[in-house]
Amino acid sequence: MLDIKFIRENPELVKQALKNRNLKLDLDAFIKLDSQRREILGKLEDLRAKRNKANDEISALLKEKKDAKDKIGSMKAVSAEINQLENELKEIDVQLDKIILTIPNIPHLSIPVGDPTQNTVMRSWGEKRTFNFKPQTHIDLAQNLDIIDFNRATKITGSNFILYKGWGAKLERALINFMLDLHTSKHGYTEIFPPFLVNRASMLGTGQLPKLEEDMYKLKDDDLFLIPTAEVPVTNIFRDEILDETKLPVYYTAYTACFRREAGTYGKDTRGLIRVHQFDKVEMVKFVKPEDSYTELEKLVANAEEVLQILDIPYRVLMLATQDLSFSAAKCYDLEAYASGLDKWLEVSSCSNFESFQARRANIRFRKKEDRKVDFVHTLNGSGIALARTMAAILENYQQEDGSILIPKALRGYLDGKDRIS
RNA sequence: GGUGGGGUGGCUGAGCGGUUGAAAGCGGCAGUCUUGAAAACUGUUGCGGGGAGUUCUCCCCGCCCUGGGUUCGAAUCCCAGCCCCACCGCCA
Repeated sequence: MLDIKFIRENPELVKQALKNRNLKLDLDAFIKLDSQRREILGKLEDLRAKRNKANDEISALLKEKKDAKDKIGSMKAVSAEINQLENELKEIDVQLDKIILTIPNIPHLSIPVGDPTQNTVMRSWGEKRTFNFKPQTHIDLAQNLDIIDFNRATKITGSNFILYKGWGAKLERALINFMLDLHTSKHGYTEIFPPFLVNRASMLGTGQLPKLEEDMYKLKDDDLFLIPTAEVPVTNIFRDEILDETKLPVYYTAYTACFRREAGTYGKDTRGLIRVHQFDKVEMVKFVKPEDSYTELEKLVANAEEVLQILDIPYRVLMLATQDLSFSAAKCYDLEAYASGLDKWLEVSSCSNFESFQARRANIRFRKKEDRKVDFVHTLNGSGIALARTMAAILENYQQEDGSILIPKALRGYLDGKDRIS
């Protein structure tokens, strides 16, 4: 969330940010409520100071065994008034909290303003492969090779779930291991294996709640949620903690399954691996000092790009425009892998800087070495990378005329040296 | 799931209705000593909000798991919830 003081002092800036995100929110009502709160709080604090002083006096009288009845009697009215003001304050606080949790982060000035058509291609890497036959989609390829069973996944669970089989399952596992190994051994990340279920506080901390509750799988009996991304459990590792500056930056990487209801997207990408309710992903999460977060973002994107480069999959990097930016992000790059069969760019990674937005919600701070003061860290995360769509890109880009799939060189070591699925 | 015990500052831990924001110890920071370090000694050391002032202090309010309640007054008493520990039961 944003700093309420910042909102108070820069209302026009916040309004402009909301407008750039194409969001309607009555900020003036919020600001008015906030000033009401401050007025009540002022009165309340004066009364409490009065009460505290009287308490000391009563205490002193009783100690000297003198009569304090009058004093005690006169404080009853003050206490009643305090009580009433406290109730008023509580009510306003509830309303303020409700609103501030729905105010998104302020987009960074460097990003384009507008709808997704304003997303900017920053760079492209690799050449689209040319075929002397008509390339198939990953759906046909996988079914013919019997490495993904879409129909039985639907039988077991429902539509848009995946059942990998045989070399399909092994290839998935190889990809996970390859990515984790790359990030831990070469990029300096520490591997984490977190819970796949998280509580409400964690979901609030990273900003999935309250806005996106309908997109989340939820366990009603326990008030737990299936994670939509490892970002949630991993960022919340340090919720309500104060880190030592010397420990920063912290780099974590984690494999998890990700669960998304994708409510309201029916009819879009309904076949294959493109939009599924459960997919695997290797995620990178960083906790950094505020002044470093934008250079850390560039490094994060580079780490994700390297996965695609080693797999030799053509991709492009997009800087998202204000209306395409997720709720908590200040700046975000998407990586899109090219899939030859579908002839489409597939989003396989999102790398974002949240600045202090998540840290403030999750109360993640650090103590500065110089003056021993505490401040919020900046958090970042990026997919490194998402598996299902990467699988689709591999199948489509590495397909051969006979329908077999060449295995990318970097993965062969994870697959008994096998070079082809046929 | 059952029974019992417990949640206090960075940590250990005392307090169990009235100068207690909280003893003591450890840790951290600064100083003395030392060529330097260690040891010893001395001092200092929570977070959030608001105000006066303006780079240095001062004042006020809140915070002893969370949320209610009792009371002139709650870390301390009562209720609910969450979490932790021990034992029993169940179990991959």
